[in-house]
Amino acid sequence: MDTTYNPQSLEQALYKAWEEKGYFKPSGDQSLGNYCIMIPPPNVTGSLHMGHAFQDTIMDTLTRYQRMKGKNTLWQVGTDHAGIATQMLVERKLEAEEGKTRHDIGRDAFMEKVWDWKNHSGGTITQQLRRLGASVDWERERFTMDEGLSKAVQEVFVRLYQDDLIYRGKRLVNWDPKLHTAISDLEVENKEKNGHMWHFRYPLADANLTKDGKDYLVVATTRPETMLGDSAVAVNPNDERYNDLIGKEIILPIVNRRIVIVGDEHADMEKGTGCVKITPAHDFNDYEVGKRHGLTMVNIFTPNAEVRRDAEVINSDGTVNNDIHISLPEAYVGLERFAARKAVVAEFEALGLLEKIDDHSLMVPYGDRSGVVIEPLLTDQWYVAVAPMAKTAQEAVANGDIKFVPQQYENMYNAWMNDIQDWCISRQLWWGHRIPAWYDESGKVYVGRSEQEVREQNQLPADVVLRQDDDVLDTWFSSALWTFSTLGWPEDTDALRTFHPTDVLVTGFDIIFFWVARMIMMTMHFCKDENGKPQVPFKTVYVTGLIRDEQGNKMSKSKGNVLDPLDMIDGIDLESLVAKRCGNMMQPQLAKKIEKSTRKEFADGINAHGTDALRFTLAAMASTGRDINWDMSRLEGYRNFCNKLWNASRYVLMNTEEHDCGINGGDMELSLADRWILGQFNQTVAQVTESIDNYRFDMAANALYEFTWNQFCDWYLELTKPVLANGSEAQQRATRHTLITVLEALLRLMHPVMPFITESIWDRVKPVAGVEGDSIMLAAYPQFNGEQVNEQAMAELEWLKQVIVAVRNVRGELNIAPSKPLNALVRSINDDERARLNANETFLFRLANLESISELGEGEKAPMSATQLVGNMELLIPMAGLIDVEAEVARIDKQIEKINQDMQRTAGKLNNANFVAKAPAAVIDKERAKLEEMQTNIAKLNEQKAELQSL
RNA sequence: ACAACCGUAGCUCAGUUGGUUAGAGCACCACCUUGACAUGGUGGGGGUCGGUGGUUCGAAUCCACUCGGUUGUACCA
Repeated sequence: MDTTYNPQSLEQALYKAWEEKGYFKPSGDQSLGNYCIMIPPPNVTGSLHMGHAFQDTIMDTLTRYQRMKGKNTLWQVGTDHAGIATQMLVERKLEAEEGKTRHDIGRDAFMEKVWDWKNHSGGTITQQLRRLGASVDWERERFTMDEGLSKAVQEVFVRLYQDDLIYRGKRLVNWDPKLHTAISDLEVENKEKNGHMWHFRYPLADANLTKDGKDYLVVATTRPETMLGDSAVAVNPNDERYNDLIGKEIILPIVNRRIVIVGDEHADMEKGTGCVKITPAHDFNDYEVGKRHGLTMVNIFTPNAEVRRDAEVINSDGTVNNDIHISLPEAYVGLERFAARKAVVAEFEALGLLEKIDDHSLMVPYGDRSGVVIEPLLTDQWYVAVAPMAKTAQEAVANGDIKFVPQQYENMYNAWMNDIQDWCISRQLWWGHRIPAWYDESGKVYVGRSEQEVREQNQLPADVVLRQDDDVLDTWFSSALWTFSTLGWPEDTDALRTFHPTDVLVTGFDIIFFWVARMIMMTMHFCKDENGKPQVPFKTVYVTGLIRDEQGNKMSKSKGNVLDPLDMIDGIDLESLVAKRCGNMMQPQLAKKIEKSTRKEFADGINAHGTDALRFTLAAMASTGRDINWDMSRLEGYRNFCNKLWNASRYVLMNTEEHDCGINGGDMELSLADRWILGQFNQTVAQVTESIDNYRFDMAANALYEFTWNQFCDWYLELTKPVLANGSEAQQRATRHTLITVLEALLRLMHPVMPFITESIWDRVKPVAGVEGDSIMLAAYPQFNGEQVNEQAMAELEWLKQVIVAVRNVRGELNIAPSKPLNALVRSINDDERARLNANETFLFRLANLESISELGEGEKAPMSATQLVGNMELLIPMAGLIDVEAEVARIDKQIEKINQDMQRTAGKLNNANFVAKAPAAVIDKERAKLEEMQTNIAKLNEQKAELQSL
């Protein structure tokens, strides 16, 4: 083995071998149960970011853990088609390379381009997943647009339509005027902007006056241009100022249309003038008001968000109204929103109807991909009526069939489910699942699995022309079917019966609504067990936090603070990192700043740390329910940890390979250290197992780290040295046996978190330990063995450690070279302690570098010494000739001071009558014993001080 | 505005049902190239647990209030 751990030289070859040998596939042995995790499908043409690395590490750890525990284990892999993101990217590429839009080349040619792109860059993220060590079953890899999943999508759509759970209608949606599609709330980013509040006078019709004698009402708006589409003005029915005007009319300026004054609670008497203009076609609140009052909706914008020539008039039930004709003033036709705004304000001013303009800060919705302001627009869309499905889905969480970890996310889930809105599933894109609906020439819609089926079921002769809906389905629609569609639904497959419901979903809280909740609803609607009970998609939802940068900022390309997990695995030099962060930016003007901060933060680039170190870091930081501020120094530390494990293994192998380790018998005499480390190891097994079972990967990682470094390496390996150097044959054999078997089991214990280094070392270790097996991946996970936990041995060795530390402490504080052997004296020692000292002299001599330990008789005067207490025992290091009396007195004073402080606290407790009366006896006894010990210790130290000063 | 979460060492974070002297990693100081490892070893310094009040014999832990941060939802005529 190399003297330093070099992850690059081993990881990729190991992964390749695992994959080739089919170790990631389910074993097929169901005797110990099945276990399945579905990967949240990443964008097929995307690349891996820290969030993926984090979640994938957790999923792989769980998968490897369960596989080693003997379950028939499947980690199902796949990707989604990321409709908008992918289509936009290909459109940009087309524009850059050929100067054409998708409309220039047409739907079929464009789709070909998208598939080309998918085939070209579709392998990136799956290759990156391999670099992380993900033990997914590649043979079952799925893609939301593959044949089977497309079939599932179509089947679900048709069945939901037949169940009256899908309908088509004209509704107000978040419209992206640049991308020309509806987008979900998730894709809308609300930003705080400084704007204005315009106050307009709306003249009352028919010579009506307000109570205070005005012939107009004043409405305020942040979007003046929408007044072209106003349908009403609302006042609160309880508002004495205006309620007599309810039912009266207003002459809408500029367009000179009569609109009605309605009474509605939406109008807040306290706010503004109390009068609100109502534009149901361009505002979500107004839309609701409009529905309540049966107002017509006046859509004034084209899909580009430019003013139409003729407004589209729609009844409050969503049907088109052909009776009313509203044309918009010529001057406004074709103006985009913000130009129209200026013009409207100018005209109000000219008309003398502009009351005032106030500065006003407001939240403005932006499309997160297009960057343009979202326009609420009335468009024909397909919807899923989710309410009936939501009930079942909520029950599943309420009755514990589905558990959230951490539990608090159940609140978030319930909050959303309680106020659930119908789901707009159509998108005006080309890349995605085309909606299986056809229209005849009259516009009548038919839904079916194919045009042929539609014709057959509706007895439509061949001469009836049918046209398929142009729109595609929201990507989340196919994602919602992920757990069962990937397993072969709608066929009744073995995979479905074996792995569904799946065990755990690992995902981020940000998509609980958009994905998790919808998955639960869809799955429970379509998947039932034998007795008809709806199946949940997964039993547990493990919700991860976000990975942020060191300052706690979200990682984003525009901030230039994105860390690529592969750069942390392989390392990257500064220039490449700068180029990567500043290249291909949406906002090139930010590049300078990003370059500067990158050069400052990563002056030497990023070192290579290897996959295992990255995974261990992610696991160690995965405490539940909170975001993670990424800490590069933690990564460094855990890379060092890998190196530590590597070198400890070298030591073990050096002392066991080619030696008799007692694997095939032979006398063995276990040392105290051997018995102690076996106990320590088993306690660690218990901790790690419990932690993983409770999704506390941070605690599991800590337990592994603590055991490996602070116990196994720092103490146990050192304690084996005197045995291996001077022990009897039986003692050496026992120690070698312990060394190799503990290391072997430790590797298995660590493997789910750090797959590569453990496999690599295990390969060398297993023959020495007499273990069979092709791969550590397939070896059994260690189990807690209580018989190996010897409490007495453990207590004795802990005491021994204290003695050793005491001597080292004297050396450190009195500046005595570690290389200088010392003689130790002890006194006030009991029989147990005496026996322990005698039995473990070799350990003490070696680890504390002592030449001798002798006992000072009762009343015997000690030579000039440094003193340290170990429990009741006084440890004296004679310092003739070397000692600096003053320094040693100061040391003793420091110890006395320390004890004194604690003693006062304890004495205070015991002097408190309430404490003595009410606290449990055990606690009181403990405090008493403590006080007593501290008192005698202080006495001893004082005595020693006096002795020292008298010499 | 409401809700959830968070506030513990210089930094990043543990601390499960209240009970010895509140822990880890990194950083820091001193010493040590000892034959597994300088990506190391040994020893050490460093926190009145955001604040106030309460419950309790006892509070980082439970309760109330309060300040600060993050996220979500709502509002924003």
